[in-house]
Amino acid sequence: MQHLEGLNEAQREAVLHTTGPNLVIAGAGSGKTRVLTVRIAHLLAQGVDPFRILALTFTNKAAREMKERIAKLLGPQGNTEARSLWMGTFHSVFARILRAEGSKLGYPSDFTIYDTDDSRSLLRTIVKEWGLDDKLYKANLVHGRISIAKNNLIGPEEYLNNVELMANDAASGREKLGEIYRQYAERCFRSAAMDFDDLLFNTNILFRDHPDVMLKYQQRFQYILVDEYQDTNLAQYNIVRTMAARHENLTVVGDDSQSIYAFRGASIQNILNFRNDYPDHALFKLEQNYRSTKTIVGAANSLIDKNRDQIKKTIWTQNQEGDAIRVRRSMSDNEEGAFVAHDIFETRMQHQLPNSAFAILYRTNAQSRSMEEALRKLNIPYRIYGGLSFYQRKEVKDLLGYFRLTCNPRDEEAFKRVVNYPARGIGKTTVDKLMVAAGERKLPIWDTLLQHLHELGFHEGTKRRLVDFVTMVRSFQTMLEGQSAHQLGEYIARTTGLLQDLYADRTPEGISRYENIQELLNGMKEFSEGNEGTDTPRTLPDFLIDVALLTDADNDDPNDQDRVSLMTIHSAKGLEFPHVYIVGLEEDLFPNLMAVQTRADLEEERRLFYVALTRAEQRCTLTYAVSRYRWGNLTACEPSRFIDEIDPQFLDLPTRQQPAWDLKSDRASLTPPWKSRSKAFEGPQPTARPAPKAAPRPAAPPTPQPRRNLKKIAPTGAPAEATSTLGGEVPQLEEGMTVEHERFGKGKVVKLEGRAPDIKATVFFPSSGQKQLLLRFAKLKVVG
DNA sequence: TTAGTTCGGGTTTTT
DNA sequence: CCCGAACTAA
Repeated sequence: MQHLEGLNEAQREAVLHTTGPNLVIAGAGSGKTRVLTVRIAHLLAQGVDPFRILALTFTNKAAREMKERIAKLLGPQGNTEARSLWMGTFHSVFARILRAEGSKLGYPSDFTIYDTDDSRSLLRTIVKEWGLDDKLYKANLVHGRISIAKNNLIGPEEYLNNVELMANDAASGREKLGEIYRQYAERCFRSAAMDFDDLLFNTNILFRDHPDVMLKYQQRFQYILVDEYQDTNLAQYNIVRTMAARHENLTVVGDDSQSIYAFRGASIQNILNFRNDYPDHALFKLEQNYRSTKTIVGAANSLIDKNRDQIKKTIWTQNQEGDAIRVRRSMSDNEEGAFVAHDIFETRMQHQLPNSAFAILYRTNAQSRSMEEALRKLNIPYRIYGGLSFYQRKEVKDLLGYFRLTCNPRDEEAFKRVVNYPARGIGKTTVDKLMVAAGERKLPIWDTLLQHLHELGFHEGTKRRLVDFVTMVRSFQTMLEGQSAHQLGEYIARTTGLLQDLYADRTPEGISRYENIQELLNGMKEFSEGNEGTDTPRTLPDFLIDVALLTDADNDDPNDQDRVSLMTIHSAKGLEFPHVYIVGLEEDLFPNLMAVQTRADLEEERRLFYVALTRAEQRCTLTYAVSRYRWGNLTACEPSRFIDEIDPQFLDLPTRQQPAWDLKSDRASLTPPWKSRSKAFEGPQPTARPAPKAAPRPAAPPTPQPRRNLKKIAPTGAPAEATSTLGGEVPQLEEGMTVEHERFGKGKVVKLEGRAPDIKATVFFPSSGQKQLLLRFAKLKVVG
């Protein structure tokens, strides 16, 4: 068995013990991924059908990489085998199952997946419709409550019947939360939409209410593997338990010290209780670290030792001692960025390292800005993971909105987003009326429109515009079959006028938005052709399934890898880098202010810091700033308590007399002499984000051109609708007349200009000063 | 209906 | 400070 070579004793045992329930406690850097991949390859080599193996990973990227590694281990025909594996995140795997089985729960197979924005927007709508206080029922908070409920398998009815929850809500003055939850669930269902949490929640419902379906998957998945088991929540735990009940060949891998997702309902108890759940389990402990230096491992051990809730284990390494962990102080967040950027620059030169050898990790996304600026100044290419992802950008979501509406016309969030973009005269009033009518009939807006348009008392013009919109979307629907995702996508972008609308905006931001849409379409082209082995290209619904659960990290361009990585510590989980900078080590930031209330919270923050430290292979640097900009103003900061919690023998602390970084002197000396300051901004700028390929743009700032509004330039007399009805009512005015305005009261006409129907009057009102009024709109009465 | 301006709130972490 | 929502004028 050649792929077993190079595994240590514990790893080899964990690979070879193929049957029964297995718990693998895998310390940071202990070769966990290796064990998982070799284990799966080993199963396949033994002749297990890849269709009968289910592997649940934490990110799509992890799944993809594991598949590649497995394929390599297997040799020539490995590719096909690896591709047939069921491997992905909980969300993507069960979304797939719900596509196939959702009809049993009343969902079409093309159901939409609502992202967090969609969920919040729907909640805001409900709160507003019910006339509730939106300060009390903040979308964020309400969504959080609903999310926790779903992750704990509490549906709306259970919520309303739960005395404790209801009392809790009442105590905080939010007694309507349960009702909102119920309404939210109804509205999602009516829109044929599931939110992220529904993907897990509804899978549980599916298995609970349809034993035949449950049995099918129980029998199908002979081997189940779960990575990052310490970060599963109850909904996930229950699915795993159910699915594994038949064969009980369940292997879970995790590390309690790296549990960092309690805030989204993950329970460390799942891994701690595995022993009770499966009394005849086998236990494997991977304690040898292959990743980091003795210094880093020692420092991390000394830190995590401060936590009370943990499984005792001894992580050790045979690697060399390595450099001490540097702690560096800066005067401000910008200076901190400058230090890190210059330090990367120097280290890179000294050791001839690629940019990809460096990572900057922070607690919150907002911290990326000062780092970005500093890196840009030194022309160091970087890549930000997380934050506002490509798919969350407005223009991208707009186009995706059309795609969603085409595939699932009941999707109300998509409808509201695109019905009047680009502007087509269907405004808020019309949409509000539609929503009320739909609510009364308990129908999706789309169905209301199809069945009851003529009963709703709209003007002819409005009706016509609505019919035009519906006709357009329906024409897209007829093209769903037979057209590839890319073909239809491009057609939609053009036909709706979205592409032209963006193209017309020649401001730098406008150009970038246009490029993003092009990038999205390019991505779709690749996607459409990606259906290897068959002639049929993949379609728009296929694309939407993928897109909803993609994250930034899944977007790596393999030809563009040599960049410094910037990300939150949460997104760094599972990754490793030779040189790691952990920035912003300040009280209230890390540990975060929101997470110092209870011991459990603080311990999670400490585990987070543990995760950060153990990402480093060679050298780790900790930085903090004495002051930092927080929404606009400078605030003073104290060094994080976490620095003191590391055994000082592993640290290289700043000397008190001399600040580690003197901005004025060092900045000049460290700027590479062969690059004059003025040229530093030229050449291809590093792309901040992956997707939009920042095509090298001319260095000169593009002259902002005045935005042209074509309607206003249109020849006179063209738009007849408004003028013909209002034209007769425009009073005949002359300069010097006294007029009355419904808001401003009486005033005197100073000046008249333009010709009908666009006469503009300048009127002086004693109460509110001089105003310019278009007679077409302003209702003026002649007084004298 | 819509464009432009003011106002208020947001930064914890993510599928 | 920067964004979207709400408000206001046209």
